[in-house]
Amino acid sequence: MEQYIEDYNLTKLTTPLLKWFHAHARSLPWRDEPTPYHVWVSEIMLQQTRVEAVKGYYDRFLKCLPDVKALSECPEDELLKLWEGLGYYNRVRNLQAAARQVMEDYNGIIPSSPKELLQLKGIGSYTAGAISSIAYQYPQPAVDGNVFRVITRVCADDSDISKPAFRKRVEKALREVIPEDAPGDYNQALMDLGAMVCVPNGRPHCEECPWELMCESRKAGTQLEYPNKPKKAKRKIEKKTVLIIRDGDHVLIQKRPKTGLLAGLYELPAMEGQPGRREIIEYVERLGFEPLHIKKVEDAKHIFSHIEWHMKGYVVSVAESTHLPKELLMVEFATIQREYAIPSAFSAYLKYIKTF
DNA sequence: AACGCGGGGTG
DNA sequence: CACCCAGCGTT
Repeated sequence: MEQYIEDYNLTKLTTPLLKWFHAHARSLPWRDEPTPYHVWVSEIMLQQTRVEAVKGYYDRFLKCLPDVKALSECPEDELLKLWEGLGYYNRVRNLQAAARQVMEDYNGIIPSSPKELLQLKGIGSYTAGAISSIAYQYPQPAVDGNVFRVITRVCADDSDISKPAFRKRVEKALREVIPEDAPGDYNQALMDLGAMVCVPNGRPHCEECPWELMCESRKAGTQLEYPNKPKKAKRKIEKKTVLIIRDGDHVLIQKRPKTGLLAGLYELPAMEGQPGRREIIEYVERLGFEPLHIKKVEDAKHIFSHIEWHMKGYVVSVAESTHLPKELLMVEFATIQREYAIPSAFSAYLKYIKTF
């Protein structure tokens, strides 16, 4: 049995893979017209994000920001609104920072070599490989989670895929066999095979796989043991109390800090822990409001990858205030919906803005 | 090398 | 519930 990628002859995989790809390639919006800008935007959206989730954002983003110049000039709040709900919001700030870099250093033309692409914010080894190979036919591997899964299974390589050294070994092995005349197809074929046949979550569909008879883990019946990835730490639980502070049809929102979780998005104000009504009222008064009425609403939970928010919720009706602190905004629901990016974590409570 | 960073689909 | 997803930047 093969054990390491270096012991496996990857050359024999290429022809069956490309033949399979030409018959079964997914039809995806960003494959219609794979310009460097289109590939770039799609690859950033696809980082740690499912294809199905990206489909709802890609066309709208390009329609609003059709080229590098438009992206480089877009106000941050509009940028975040276009990304609202997609997660990992630093991706879109880095994308814009990189667009400005491209305008300044490359006269608006996205560079083609992995080395230059790697200098741009938000572009790491995977994305550099994807852009250079798919948009520019540069013979560079693009190793993502799909490729790790497909390759470790076919070779029965039980190396820890979370180690950067293993990524480098996979890239080196693939660089030696990637077809010069179809590097983009080769990389996309590996990803499609991982997405459609050699799937995560559950058993792979080996009977449909072009590599069925060459796959070491298939021969051993050990497909589910790959890829070898250490388990993640348990999530931390944070208790908080979310306040829907409303006056008529306006509600209080505030901008989150520039760094950290959900940086730069807007949120409903919240208190640490689970204060009683007395403390909540005092808190609202300290914000500069006159509370008229307080009503408890349902609990909510939101799960991030590393944190869980366990939330209590209160609707606090307040008197119309003439002046409020600078960092606080009293906004109509329709305006929030149109202009302010609010993370999904608050979705359980946003409905009280509209219907109450 | 370890950790922070979203949100949702799936078994 | 746990796991994972077209990863990257920071420390």
